Amino acid sequence: MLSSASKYAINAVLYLAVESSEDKKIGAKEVAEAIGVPTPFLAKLLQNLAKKNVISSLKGPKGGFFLSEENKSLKLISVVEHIDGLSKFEECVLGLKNCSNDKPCPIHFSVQPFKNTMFDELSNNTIEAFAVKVRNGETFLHY
Amino acid sequence: MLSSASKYAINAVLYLAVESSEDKKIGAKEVAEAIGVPTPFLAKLLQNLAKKNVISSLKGPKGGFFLSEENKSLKLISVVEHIDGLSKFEECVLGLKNCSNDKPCPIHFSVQPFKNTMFDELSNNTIEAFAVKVRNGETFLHY
DNA sequence: ATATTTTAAGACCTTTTTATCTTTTATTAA
DNA sequence: TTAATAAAAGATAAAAAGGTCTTAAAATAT
Repeated sequence: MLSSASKYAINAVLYLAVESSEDKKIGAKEVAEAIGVPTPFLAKLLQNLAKKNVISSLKGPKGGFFLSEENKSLKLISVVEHIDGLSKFEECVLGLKNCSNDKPCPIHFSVQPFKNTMFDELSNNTIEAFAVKVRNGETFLHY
Repeated sequence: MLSSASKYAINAVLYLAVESSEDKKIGAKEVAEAIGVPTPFLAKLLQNLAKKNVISSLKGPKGGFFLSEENKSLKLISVVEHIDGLSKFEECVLGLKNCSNDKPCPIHFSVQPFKNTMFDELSNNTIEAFAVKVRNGETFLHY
C-alpha cells in the first residue's frame, strides 16, 4: 500500500510528535530503536524530511530531531508526499490513462473509495491530531 | 497500491475474458499490444497464471492464451493472489505488527474498513462478472 | 514426418528500493 | 578553544521489481 520508507517515516514522525520537543531533541538511533526499524535507513529519511522542513533538526551535543509547532501543524500526508510522492493516490489503480467516473476501469468503483478515503484522512488531519490520539491511548505506535 | 505486475495481469486477464474463447486463443504479443504493456514481461506473467490454472494456454499453431469457463468463474482476487500474494490486504497499513481493533494504529479505523471493502469486492466477484461490465460498456479496459 | 507456430523455461540485464558505512560539518559544553 | 556529540552528506552494496532475450518443447497443418 505504502512503501516501507513511507511507513517508517510516518511512524517516526508520530513518535517525534509524541516524544520530542524543542527542549528534548531525539537522535535518529533512538527513534529507530523505539519504533523497530533499521537505523541508517531511517536516519536518511529523517534527514530528507528535515531538509524539506517537514521535521526539524539540530547538530551537535543535545542535538537531534524534533517537531516544531509549525511542523506539528502540517498534515500527515506531507510525510508521504515528500518521500513517495502522491502519484499513488492520483493514478488509476490499474494504471489506465483515462480512468475516471465517466470512463471507469473495471475495478474503479471497488477500489476508488478506499484510495480516496485514505488520502482524505491523511490530508485533512494534522500530525498533531494523530499524535493526540496516541497520547490519549486511543491509537498505538510501534510494537 | 498494486504492483505493475498485478496491474498488467488484471488487464490482460480481463482482456482475455472479453476477447478470447476456446476457439479463439490469443497470443501474448497481441494481448500486450492491445493493453499497452511490455510484451516479454506480460508473456512471463501469463505463463505463470497458466501454470497455476488461473488462465489456459495451448502451444503450437492456432495456440495462445484463453479463458475456459472454469477460469472465468474464478474470483478476480486469484490473479493478484498468484502474482503479488495477499499480504498487502492482510497487513497493517503502517506495517505495525500488532495492529488490531484492540490496538489500532493511528489510521486503522479510517482505512481498515475500506481496505476490507476493496478486498471483498475482488474476492466476491468473478472474472466473468467484471468482464460482463466491460462488454456492457459500463467499465473500460486499456486506452 | 516435417516445417511452422506459439507457449514454456530459464538465463540475463536494468532500475528502484531498501539498507549500510564512512567522512564531514555544525553545535555545544567544559 | 577544544573535545565530544550528533546530524549532513555521500559512497557503496544488497535485494527486489521490472523488463528482455534466447533456446527448448509442444502442437498443428500440410
